[in-house]
Amino acid sequence: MTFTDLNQLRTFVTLYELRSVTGAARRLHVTQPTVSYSLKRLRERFGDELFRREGNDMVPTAKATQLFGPLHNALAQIDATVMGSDVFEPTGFSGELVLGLTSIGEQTFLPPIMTALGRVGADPRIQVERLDSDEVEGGLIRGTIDLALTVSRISTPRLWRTHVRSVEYVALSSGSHPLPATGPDMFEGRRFVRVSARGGHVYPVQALTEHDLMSQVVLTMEEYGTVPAVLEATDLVVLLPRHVAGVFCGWFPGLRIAELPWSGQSTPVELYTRREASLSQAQRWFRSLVLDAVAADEYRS
Amino acid sequence: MTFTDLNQLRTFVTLYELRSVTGAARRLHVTQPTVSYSLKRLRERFGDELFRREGNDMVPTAKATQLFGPLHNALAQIDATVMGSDVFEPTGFSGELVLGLTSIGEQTFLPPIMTALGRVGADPRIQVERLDSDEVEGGLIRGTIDLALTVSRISTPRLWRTHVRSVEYVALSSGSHPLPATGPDMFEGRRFVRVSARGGHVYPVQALTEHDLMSQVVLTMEEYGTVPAVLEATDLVVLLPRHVAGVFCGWFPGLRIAELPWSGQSTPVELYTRREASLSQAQRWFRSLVLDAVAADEYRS
DNA sequence: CAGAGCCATAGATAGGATCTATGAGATGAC
DNA sequence: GTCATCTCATAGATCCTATCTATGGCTCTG
Repeated sequence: MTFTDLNQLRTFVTLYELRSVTGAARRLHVTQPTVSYSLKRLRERFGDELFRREGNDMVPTAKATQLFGPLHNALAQIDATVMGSDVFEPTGFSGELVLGLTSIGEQTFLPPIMTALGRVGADPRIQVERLDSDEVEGGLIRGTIDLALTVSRISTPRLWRTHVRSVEYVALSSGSHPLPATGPDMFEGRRFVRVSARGGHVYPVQALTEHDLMSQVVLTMEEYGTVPAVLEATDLVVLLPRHVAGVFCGWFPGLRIAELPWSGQSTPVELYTRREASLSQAQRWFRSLVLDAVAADEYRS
Repeated sequence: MTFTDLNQLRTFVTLYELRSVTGAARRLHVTQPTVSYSLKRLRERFGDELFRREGNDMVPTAKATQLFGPLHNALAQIDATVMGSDVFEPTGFSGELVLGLTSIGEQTFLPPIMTALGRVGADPRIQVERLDSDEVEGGLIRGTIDLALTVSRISTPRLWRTHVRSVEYVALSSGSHPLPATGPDMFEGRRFVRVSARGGHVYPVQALTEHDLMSQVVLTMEEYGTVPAVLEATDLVVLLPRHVAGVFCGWFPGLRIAELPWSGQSTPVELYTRREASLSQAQRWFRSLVLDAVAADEYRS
């Protein structure tokens, strides 16, 4: 019985700590089936079930409990030894990092990212590049962008990608012109703002089209940035991501969110960097910090 | 910097201990280029040369020295934890194991193997199957043979193979009819025993043919088994593997070994088992024990 | 009961570990 | 100085396993 893959041992330790395959997958930045497969291999190698499902809880067996301590310690020692040989110190870091965001990503993700940077005492020069989805891959590969957050799905083996969160859509309008209760006729007689799909949010345009509301569009804009101010002063309605609506309501307390009458469509937000082998210590650290900042529960309403 | 392959860490530790790529390859039962490649990957990951070649010595750098202690300890802890969960206990083992040997392999390898078994207090029922080279692969795959030692080269990915030792050839004759000093005419007027090449030892027949000595062959035998007794009683000469000659001289002190006048040709002895994934604990242990027993220095004269 | 969350499995794929083959450099004997 | 042997490095081919996407079954909650 020899082990060759350290990741399987890391999976075991993480599973033990979180009691959840899905949770372990999230922490390890892999998919759930990857953890499920690793668990299967671990079960074979140890000849023991290791974790027994009780409802949605993966309860460790006695054997798993026996194995956890020494394996956790050995892994910690390896990581400390290997990392210690080349550890990155964020405090006081003042290099430049380029973050690629859409306009709306700037408004919603940049504040928590900058807050997190302040918390660790790092002082990097963050350059934000405005993203159009066709430029993300090239920028990351060339190195002009260090990290990108986008709803556009880029399928390429050249990049490293992880899921950050999902985006649902809602309607937003002024409280002076509230929408009626959610239902099939809630938009009757209302006029719309339509925002370009260039930022990756395809669903609102698609919904307006599918539900014959395009004829009610009276304003077309490129970005969501000035939309809240327009809504507050008019009776217009816009369809947009829920977390963006939340931010706008913070800025303009007179705005009102309404649920859409159609079955929800969600869009994933994904974080991209170059592949692991090409990343500097600073980039890896930055990626970790951004992930923690934008996946925080405070963004789930 | 994350490590995923434990074998690379094992390679590092072994390299540090042995100061030799070839030595590490032998101990780890892989080929030398494998270790060379692993060292290259380790150099990249640590950003350090780790081992500097000084002649035929791989001298560790300060960084390698710094890394060795903790990594060695962590590896030992993992192995102890993982092995401890499923350790094979040879003492008292009484199951059956099938060992495939040629006739000459029985005479030269079986004694040290049985000695090693006795040393560890194991009492397996060893069944020795006489090998003809064309039957080795089938027997191993089918499971009728657990382990085979042979000079026949089997190139198949279905089997696991490791090099045990190399065989050189010498001449053997009675001390009552000693051969003259090694030289081109040492066999003038001498008669030969020719032994079949079925056991895999092709070189002696080939040498007799190439040097026009076949006309001097007066005795042809299938196996080497009774050759020493014949030599003691006659003036015949035989060409055979050096280690076999050593064993025969132990049995018949009146025999004399002579070097051959031609540049030496060596033949590898290889050990075969099924692939790792198909081996039982007992088979794996047996393989390790056999390797230790037959590769021991006492066989290098 | 329906929807969401959770885990397991099938099939495809890519990358890295490992091998064989080869060559360059170092060492030691003659 | 030459040659044989030993040692390490690299190229190219291959295979195996970790990882992914897709799918489905089970559990929990409102």
